[in-house]
Amino acid sequence: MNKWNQSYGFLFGKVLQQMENKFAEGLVGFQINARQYGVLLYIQENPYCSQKEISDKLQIDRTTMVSHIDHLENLGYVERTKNPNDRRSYSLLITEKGNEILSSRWEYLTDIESEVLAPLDQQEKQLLKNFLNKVWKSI
Amino acid sequence: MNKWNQSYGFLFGKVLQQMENKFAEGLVGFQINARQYGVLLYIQENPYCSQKEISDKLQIDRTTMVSHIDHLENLGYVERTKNPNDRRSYSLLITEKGNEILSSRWEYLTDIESEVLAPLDQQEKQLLKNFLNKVWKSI
DNA sequence: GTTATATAATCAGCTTAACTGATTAATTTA
DNA sequence: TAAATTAATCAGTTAAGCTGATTATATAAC
Repeated sequence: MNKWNQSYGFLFGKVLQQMENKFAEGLVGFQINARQYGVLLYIQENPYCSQKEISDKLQIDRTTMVSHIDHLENLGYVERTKNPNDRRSYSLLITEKGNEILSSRWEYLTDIESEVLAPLDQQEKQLLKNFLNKVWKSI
Repeated sequence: MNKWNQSYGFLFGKVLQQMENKFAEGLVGFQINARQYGVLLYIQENPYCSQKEISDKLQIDRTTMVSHIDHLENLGYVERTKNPNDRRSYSLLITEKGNEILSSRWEYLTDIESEVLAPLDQQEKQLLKNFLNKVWKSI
């Protein structure tokens, strides 16, 4: 047992890298990357949100968010309309096309996650998810 | 419970982001980043390794590795000598100065990891580490 | 109610890391 | 020995994060 295997950070990093690489393969053809999938998912679950809100919640830089939304809008996955209550911000909505992409790739995502986590049994996976959610809620 | 909290990938990503950001603060003044700390740790634990070996094991691009090692060498944390058995490759060794950085920052690293994982009790943290190691070994 | 401050989105410019493809030197295979 | 492979390197491209500035709008202070 060396220090590498003793650091949560390095272990998290390597497991995540596996998942991201595999997920990226499944997104080829949809012209978006894993981060943009995450943004799209956020918009689906939080309709009428602003770019600022996504930046804060997902901790993605505000200026990077501009290009993500530009890209998703150009592909027809997201609609920008001015928020009538605060015309500084946009009201973002997912389109029907965006919804289709999301559900089509959701199953793929859960498949590759199971693949990477294959060494864990069902109970261990459930525990892991609980742990991660506990930590995430505290952030 | 929404989809965000159902994806291991997104949860891993957010927890890792917290750890990396906090760890980065502690590395200011040592002129290296978290990845380079990882590389240095690998060299300490695998003396006489080559750049190729680190690239493969840590899954860091070979061309990026050149600049990481350049940087670590310039700072005097690592020594490059030609491997006498295969003069195409280098034999990398950590210096005394490199060893000092590693131990000085190791305690800091484990502290911030505990901070981020504070919502978990001791037993849960141990389980989490076991799970991660099981998965990492299978990669 | 006007002035000052704060905020959302955007743009330009910089930095870092990943990646591709090519080159050089050394090693291994045919 | 000739051909193929490999480790390290370099040049150039792409993507994401960051800083700082600008514009339009909203809120707070006086």
